[in-house]
Amino acid sequence: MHEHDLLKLENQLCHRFYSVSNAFTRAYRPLLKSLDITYPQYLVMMALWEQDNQTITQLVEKCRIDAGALTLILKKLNQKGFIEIKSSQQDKRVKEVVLTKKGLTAKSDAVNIPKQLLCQLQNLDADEMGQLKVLIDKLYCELAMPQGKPTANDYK
Amino acid sequence: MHEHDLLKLENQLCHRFYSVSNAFTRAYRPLLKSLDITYPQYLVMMALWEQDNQTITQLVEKCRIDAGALTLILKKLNQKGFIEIKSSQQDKRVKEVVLTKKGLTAKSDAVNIPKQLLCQLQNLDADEMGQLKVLIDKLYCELAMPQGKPTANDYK
DNA sequence: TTATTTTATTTTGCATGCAAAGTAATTGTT
DNA sequence: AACAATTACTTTGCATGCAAAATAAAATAA
Repeated sequence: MHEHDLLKLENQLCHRFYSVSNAFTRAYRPLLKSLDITYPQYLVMMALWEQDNQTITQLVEKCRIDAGALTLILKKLNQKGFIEIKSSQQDKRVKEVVLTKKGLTAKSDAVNIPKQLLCQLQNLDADEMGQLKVLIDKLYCELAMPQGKPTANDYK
Repeated sequence: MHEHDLLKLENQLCHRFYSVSNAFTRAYRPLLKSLDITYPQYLVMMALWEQDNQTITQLVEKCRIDAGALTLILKKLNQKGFIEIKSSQQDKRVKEVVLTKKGLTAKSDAVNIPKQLLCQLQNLDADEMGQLKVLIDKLYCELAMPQGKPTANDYK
């Protein structure tokens, strides 16, 4: 690849991720409307449905959401009645995030969301989807952790 | 895949894109520091280096940046002296974005940026990089355009 | 134990991303 | 020509994303 081409927009892997990531957020919006949550809020809910009662640090690692942003997101989810946030007794610095009954119930509505989105993606078969995941995970590893030391929370 | 697994975070393609896209933005920040621009601003500069004198509509399509956001981004790039924004004579609604001398000169500094980032990505070989691009473009097509009608500006 | 360092979370300031409303200019229609 | 519909941008209000500073509490060191 010529030096000149290195700066072309269509050769940038980063721009592809930028485009698709934003497109995903837009695509999810109508699907999340009935639950009245945003996409990042949905990420947190998924993390909690998978494992209830997590600390903020755990959610930061799992959701890969900035800690500062997460504070606000959790405040919103709390206001909407999906979660409770209580301070740990053992360690007063730590806060534990727990699903409310409403938050737990919402899961049964949410199971349809991934299905609906998959319907929009007939273009890629399961095999290609799998390849994509593997390649992206490889990419993330190096991009997010220059030392290459994976965390317990990284996808296997 | 069981219904229960559909909601697991590690099975979400969207979350991978979310993670990597944000990781890219963070990875670019130090590389863009000397130019004193942000990642979205860098996207606009790349579009202009590739083809100078574009309208805002053209930049929206090429950069895939929201028009509202782009207004602000262009204002910043203008303040920093990289671009000029002038109204078209033929059509007074249209604005033309043009590189200044400083903006044009910046390109020669910028050519090192993609190289530096690629150095961080030794994990993926050129072949895998290529596969990734193809798969992501396929994905974007369906995600952003449900009707599947590609625009002139979509990557071939 | 007191001082130092580390950890968990929040706050702050700035820069988008996005939908929707608002403007102004142009085109299409009758 | 006069009105309606479209187009190109900007503005607005809300929700992050991010780095860096600030807080508070726990773990360590001296």
